[in-house]
Amino acid sequence: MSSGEAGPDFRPLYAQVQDLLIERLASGHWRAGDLLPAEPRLAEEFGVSQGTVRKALDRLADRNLVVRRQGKGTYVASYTPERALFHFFHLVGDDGGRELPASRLVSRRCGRAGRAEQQRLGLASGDQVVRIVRVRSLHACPVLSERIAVPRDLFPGLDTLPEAGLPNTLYALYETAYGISVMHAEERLKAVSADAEDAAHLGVAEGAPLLEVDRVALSHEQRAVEWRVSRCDTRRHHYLSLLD
Amino acid sequence: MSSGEAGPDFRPLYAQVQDLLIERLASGHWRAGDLLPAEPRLAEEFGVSQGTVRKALDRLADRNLVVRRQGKGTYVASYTPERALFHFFHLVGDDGGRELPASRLVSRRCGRAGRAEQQRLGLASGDQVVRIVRVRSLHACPVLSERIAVPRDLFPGLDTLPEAGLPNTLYALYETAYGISVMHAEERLKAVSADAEDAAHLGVAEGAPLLEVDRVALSHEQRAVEWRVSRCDTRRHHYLSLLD
DNA sequence: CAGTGGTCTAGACCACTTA
DNA sequence: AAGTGGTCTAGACCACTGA
Repeated sequence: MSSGEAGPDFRPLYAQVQDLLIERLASGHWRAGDLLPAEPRLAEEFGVSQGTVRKALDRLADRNLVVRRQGKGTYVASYTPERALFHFFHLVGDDGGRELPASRLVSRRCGRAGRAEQQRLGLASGDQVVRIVRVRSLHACPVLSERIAVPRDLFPGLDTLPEAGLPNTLYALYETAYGISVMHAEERLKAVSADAEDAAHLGVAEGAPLLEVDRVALSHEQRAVEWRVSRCDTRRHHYLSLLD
Repeated sequence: MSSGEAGPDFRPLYAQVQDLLIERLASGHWRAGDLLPAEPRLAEEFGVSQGTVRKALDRLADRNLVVRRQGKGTYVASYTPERALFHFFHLVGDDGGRELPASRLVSRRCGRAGRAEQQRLGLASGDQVVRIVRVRSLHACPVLSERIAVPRDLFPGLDTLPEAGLPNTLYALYETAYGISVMHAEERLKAVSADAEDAAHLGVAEGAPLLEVDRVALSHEQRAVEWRVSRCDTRRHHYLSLLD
């Protein structure tokens, strides 16, 4: 661990420690929910002071990669309903009510990735994907029509898993069954007209305006692990975006 | 400044310092762009160590309330085109191109706040608002139809300001002319059908799907200072939302 | 009780800016 | 050269947790 040089590629010690920790998180050396070594151990291992390790861990906590608990220790962040609801699900009732929607599976097949899937998921032509279509409801009212595509390589057996094994929050399954944690996502929103299938799924008229959310989910730092296009009936709900 | 008590309403010293600093920022004691006293001065004034002041300032910097410049000092954050573009303007070309749109003023009037305006801006019945309607273009193509309402009390003279004095980025005007800094915003997105006015402004068919962005802008911490509803043609653009 | 993270302090050295 | 924020260290004490 070096801190003295003033070269153009200088990184502070705490940033180097942070990088090493992220590497271990991404490589699966530690898995979701695991307890990390205590600060003094990490400090000793990396040959830096506890304060430097602390700063690195604090920054990881700010980015939701780890969770700190006083008196207990520092844990690898894991997928929680709370996080699902407030961080990854932005559709909110116009009355302000937040709720995770129930899911009904419509279809699940695998096939060769199309051009859009290759582009969004960073796949090569010929790579296989698993496609899932489902309809999600809030208060028993269908509001979301979702088309999901994931690389088959990353999720072996996902296409043959019994339907009962598909949870409402897929990201929890990705994490527990495949060790893949969704940490970030990029959403692109557009207004579109409902096609015949949307209309059937959501009980709206063909041509009705729908909010289309095109999301690419990313694992620790970069790898695209899921592409999801959701079409939302926003007559009684809205997408909430906070600019801080 | 007290740190010893372990009562239920205990706040760390750095948080108390942070609160005091925010108070001064919000009260106009320091204005946008001002240079804050150096860390040792603040430490002396508040009777805490420099490290504690540093932590408070670092957290304010994380929240974009101040800007730190090595060798120069700590400045009150001010509105910049960069911040406008990346923080407050989320409409992006489908090709990834980002650009601040040009504005064309359609109308500007003042009047008594309606129920929705009272609710969104926290006004009492009878309070006056200034209403602005404008159309905004990217690459000379109209894509945004905006209806803006602000409390007249907060912005005296805004309704009679010469039209040339209305800048493209209104928030810069709010800050420089009225000392009101927009720090946060809450946006609610829906898909709607273009009405006759939208169609005329944007050159789309009546009934075409538009993305409606309903934004309330907030000053230092809480006060609603502007309500803005934008209707966007998203055929060649999308609203970008990053979940980190 | 021992071990954990949370807070606060003090001091050293560095890099950057301005004069 | 002096002043600023940036980094790193060391040590003290606290609050919380679980055996």
